[in-house]
Amino acid sequence: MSAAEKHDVFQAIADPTRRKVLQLLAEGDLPISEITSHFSMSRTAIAKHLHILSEAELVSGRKVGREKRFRLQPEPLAELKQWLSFYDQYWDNKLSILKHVIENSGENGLKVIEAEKDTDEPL
Amino acid sequence: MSAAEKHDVFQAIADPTRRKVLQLLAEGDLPISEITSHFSMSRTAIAKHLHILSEAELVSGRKVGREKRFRLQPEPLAELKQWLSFYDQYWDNKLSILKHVIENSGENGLKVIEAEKDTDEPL
DNA sequence: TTGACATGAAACCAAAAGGTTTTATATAAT
DNA sequence: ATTATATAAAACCTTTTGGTTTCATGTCAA
Repeated sequence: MSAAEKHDVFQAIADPTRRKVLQLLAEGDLPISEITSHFSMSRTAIAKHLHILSEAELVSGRKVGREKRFRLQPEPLAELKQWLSFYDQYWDNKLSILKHVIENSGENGLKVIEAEKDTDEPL
Repeated sequence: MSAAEKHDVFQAIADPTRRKVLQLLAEGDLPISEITSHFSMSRTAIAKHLHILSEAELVSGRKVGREKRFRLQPEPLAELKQWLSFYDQYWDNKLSILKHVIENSGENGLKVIEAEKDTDEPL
């Protein structure tokens, strides 16, 4: 019930481009060419990324007409979530977590935290 | 306050060996050679993995005597957790999550779930 | 001070990753 | 029927990864 699974979830999300693709698909199903339009690389490159995401079963593609529409399939992220949960017990307190999240405000959706910086809600 | 950070958390945990190293260090600080003894690869290889984990600030090493002891630093995992949380809204129900976790019972610590399969607690 | 131990660092290597360009094929629209 | 669109597939290229072996260095112990 699963393909060769050459790539797992951990590898799949390791690449920033693929994470951005996932984020895009979160807003709705999209065909390859439309996904490509959001990047500065060839359609072929994006197709390969989609293939890897597909192997990890994070996306699925079905051909409709002449285009292939891809859909987000977030279920495999559960494995990651579970893996992460193991390390919960090694955190002393929530402040150190929050500190790190704020400091590491990379490209990866800090919106939630940033939105809350104005409020006095200390989490 | 952070090094060159050539590798981020996502890349750091992409490799199964590095995940196993993290798991080992969760039980307590260890010097390189002792970590190496748990693997079938050279000490140099493990040292490189530790370096990558170090860049991601998932571990820290301090020299004590002639050995270098490494310690788990789970804080950067918060970034991952936050990234994950974005996709929570795309899950329909918890059953699909549980289903996937059980099916994908890889090497990555399924113990919790397996222990709960006997109970009638449906999560 | 002479070994043994623990690590560091460099050179090297094969395979995988992440791209590109080119060629082919199926579908839609005119 | 012809052309434009959307993708697929193959060949190729460069850089990174993940490993090795070799040699140098610092530290502990006898």
